[in-house]
Amino acid sequence: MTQAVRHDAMRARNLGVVLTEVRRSGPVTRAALADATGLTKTTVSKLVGDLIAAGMVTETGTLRDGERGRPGTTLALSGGRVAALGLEINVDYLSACVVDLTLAVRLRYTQPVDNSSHTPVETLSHLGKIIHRAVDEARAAGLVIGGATLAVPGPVEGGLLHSAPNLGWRDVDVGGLLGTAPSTGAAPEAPRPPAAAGWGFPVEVDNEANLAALGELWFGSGRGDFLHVSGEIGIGAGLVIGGALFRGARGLAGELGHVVVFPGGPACRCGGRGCLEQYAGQEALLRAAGLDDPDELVRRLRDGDGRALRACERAGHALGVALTSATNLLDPGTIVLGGVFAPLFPWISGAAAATMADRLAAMRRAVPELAVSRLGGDAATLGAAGKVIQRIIADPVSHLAAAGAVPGPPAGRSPAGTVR
Amino acid sequence: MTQAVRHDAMRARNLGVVLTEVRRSGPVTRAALADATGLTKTTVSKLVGDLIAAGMVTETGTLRDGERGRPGTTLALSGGRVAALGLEINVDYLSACVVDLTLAVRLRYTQPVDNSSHTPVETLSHLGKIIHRAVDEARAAGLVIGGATLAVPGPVEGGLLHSAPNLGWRDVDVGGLLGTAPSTGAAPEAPRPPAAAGWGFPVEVDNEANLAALGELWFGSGRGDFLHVSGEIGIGAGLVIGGALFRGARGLAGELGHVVVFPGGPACRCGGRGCLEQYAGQEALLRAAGLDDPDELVRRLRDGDGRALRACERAGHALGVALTSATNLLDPGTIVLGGVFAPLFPWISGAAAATMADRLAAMRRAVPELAVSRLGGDAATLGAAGKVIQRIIADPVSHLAAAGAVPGPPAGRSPAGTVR
DNA sequence: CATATTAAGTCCATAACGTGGATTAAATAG
DNA sequence: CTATTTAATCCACGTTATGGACTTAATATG
Repeated sequence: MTQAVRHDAMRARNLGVVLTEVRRSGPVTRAALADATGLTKTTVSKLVGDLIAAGMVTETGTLRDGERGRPGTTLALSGGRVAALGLEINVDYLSACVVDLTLAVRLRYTQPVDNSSHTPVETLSHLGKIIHRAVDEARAAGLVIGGATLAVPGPVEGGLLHSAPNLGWRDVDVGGLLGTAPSTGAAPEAPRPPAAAGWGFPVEVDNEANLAALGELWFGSGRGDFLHVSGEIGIGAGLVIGGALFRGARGLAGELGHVVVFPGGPACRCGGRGCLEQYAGQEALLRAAGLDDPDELVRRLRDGDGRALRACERAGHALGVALTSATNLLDPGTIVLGGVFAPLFPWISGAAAATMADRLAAMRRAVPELAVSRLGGDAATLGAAGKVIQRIIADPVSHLAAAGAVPGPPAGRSPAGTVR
Repeated sequence: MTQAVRHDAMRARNLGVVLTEVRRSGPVTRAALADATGLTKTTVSKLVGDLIAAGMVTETGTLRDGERGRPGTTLALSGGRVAALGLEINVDYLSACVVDLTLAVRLRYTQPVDNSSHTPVETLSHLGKIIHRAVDEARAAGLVIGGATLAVPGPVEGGLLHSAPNLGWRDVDVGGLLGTAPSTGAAPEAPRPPAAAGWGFPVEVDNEANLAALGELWFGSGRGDFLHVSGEIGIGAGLVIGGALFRGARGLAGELGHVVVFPGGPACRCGGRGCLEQYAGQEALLRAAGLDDPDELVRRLRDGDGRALRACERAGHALGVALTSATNLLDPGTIVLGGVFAPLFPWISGAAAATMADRLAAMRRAVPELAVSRLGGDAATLGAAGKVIQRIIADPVSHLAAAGAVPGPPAGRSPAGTVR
């Protein structure tokens, strides 16, 4: 239900609105903020004062724009205090990153581990150590972690990982094992992340493909509304519309890999036949090219190897068919190819785009453009951290409650109101 | 951008929250409303007072529940004053309905017209007359029309109908021709419907398939999150998630009819090949059955005609393949078959469900259930009216501004605050 | 039947927050 | 150097929700 608004909620909301606007329009003056938000200068000044006290905004200087009149002091997000932790468990590595409010990446770990040969408990305890180290280093740099998100390679609902075929995991309560209250993830309008359990900050768990899409949105080439295709061993996709992820009823939307390309095609591990994965998945691609190493495939393609080229062309065609269906159903603005498709883009995108153009042009004024992801394997980890930052900026109050009181300078005029 | 909240916005929001809760939980007491919304009894009383003054809520009696303590007076939506107009232009008819706040249908017209043989201007002027009559009759019944929505058979963006192949229309500014400021429709987060232009109330234009899905949500068998398939000459679909329509980037989502079922199949009018429409569209179905009247097809099916049965089975299979792709991409909770599929449900759903079960069961814990629409051709018209009601209930203030001041009884204690 | 108890709804003083006009500060224009 | 313009702050005020006291109307109890 949409919640009732009381005075504190009004204030919390307005703090979020101001902070969002500060991020959106770079360095701005208080006057410009008042203009953009519709609040009065007085109110903006008060809100900004609290945000500065909370270490989320700083004055960056005075705006010398040559106009007459007193110049304004510009405000920008401060990367100095609040940060977020992005985590990822994948088949062959664990990774973590710390990102500050400005989306600058402050720390970054990647540790190769064969997680498919470990139990969930082992892997999560390993991850726990990494979290500890990251939090310590962040603290040493003066940063306060406001929350974390963990990316896992499979569908998640309420902290529960249903299945991760590549890890061999099934029904793992990742949230619980990480030592946090089971947090949101797929729930569309989650009640509110639990205010810290074991770590002193809330931890969420979400699907890697979804987070990779968000990573592309905030750190990569995703602009506006787009579908991000993250081909790994399976093929997943995340749709971003209006800055938010589309998840479907149970958070299982975006399973592009099992869109039917050819109903009578080869059997798929999903029980169906002729799924996209059977034509454009990493395994299928390598088999068709007669190889077993993705890097080798790229080398062959560069060398103009006929069999490799044909394999990619065929995969691109299948991808185009699946993306035609996806475009008809999801109507993405653009389509970003990431994961294994990123390095193969030059050899796959042509056939895919041509197929889509043939099949879509007559019905729509614009066929979605194919773009290549600029992010490597980091997309999901970054997206995980970015998601936390996004929440903090949209609703600074509830997230700062979790991070504890503001450790501001004890002296000076006791600030009229610190962010509560 | 999420807007800043000022005092008036807070109040407006809370009025909407209270009204929404009144609808959600049937007859309720003020005390129960306070409980549910988190507002205090005092505040709820004030808000309810204004809603009663505005004619949107009435006291329905006292709650004699046998508990001790003073019994509460129950409140419910009042159908007596505020209403909405649902309109539809389709190939062979114009229709209109007036629905009150309680979603009771107060008036209903359907006028058979062959609109494909008329120009947009002619058709819209004809519709204008119908609107006038509906508004007059509504007024005679003491109702104030708070807004209207027009359903058209094609994709709409900002009042502009891109193409309606069955009408032979292309790029028609329906909103403009209806004599209103171009209103929203597909825009995801529309700024706000224009407060009345020619009619004294805002008029929106939207796609028939989308509105039919909403009709199913409010008037039919749509529960929770579902995909509504509205097969007419084309096949469209509308996805409802969390009570809201999913529209994609440009409002073109849900084109189920052009999902690829068989990439090498027969050419489709969309330029592609093997689209669902070529297997399960009304024309394809009738051709396969050797008939040209949908009603005749149903008769033959009832009589057990082999050719008709086989045609439906094949169409059901194709529908199952397309819905498999749709489920993987959209993750609907259930799937409601409407339009031409509703009468054919007994003969089509079996094959479709079986195909989906085969292809989806291994990956998900639950395959979306197939349900039949209980609404006839009225789904879109009703959904159109319901959409207006939905908006009014969520935000009573801005819609009542359009409908003019409340014509309450002039005597009595001048109400402290009428809804502004 | 009288009284206690309980819950609904209203009243009133208060607190929180944003508003709007006045004021001060700091720049450019002439 | 003065007028003008814009930024930011200050202060009195209006709006809205709060919370406790109060009134009302029912059931429970003796």
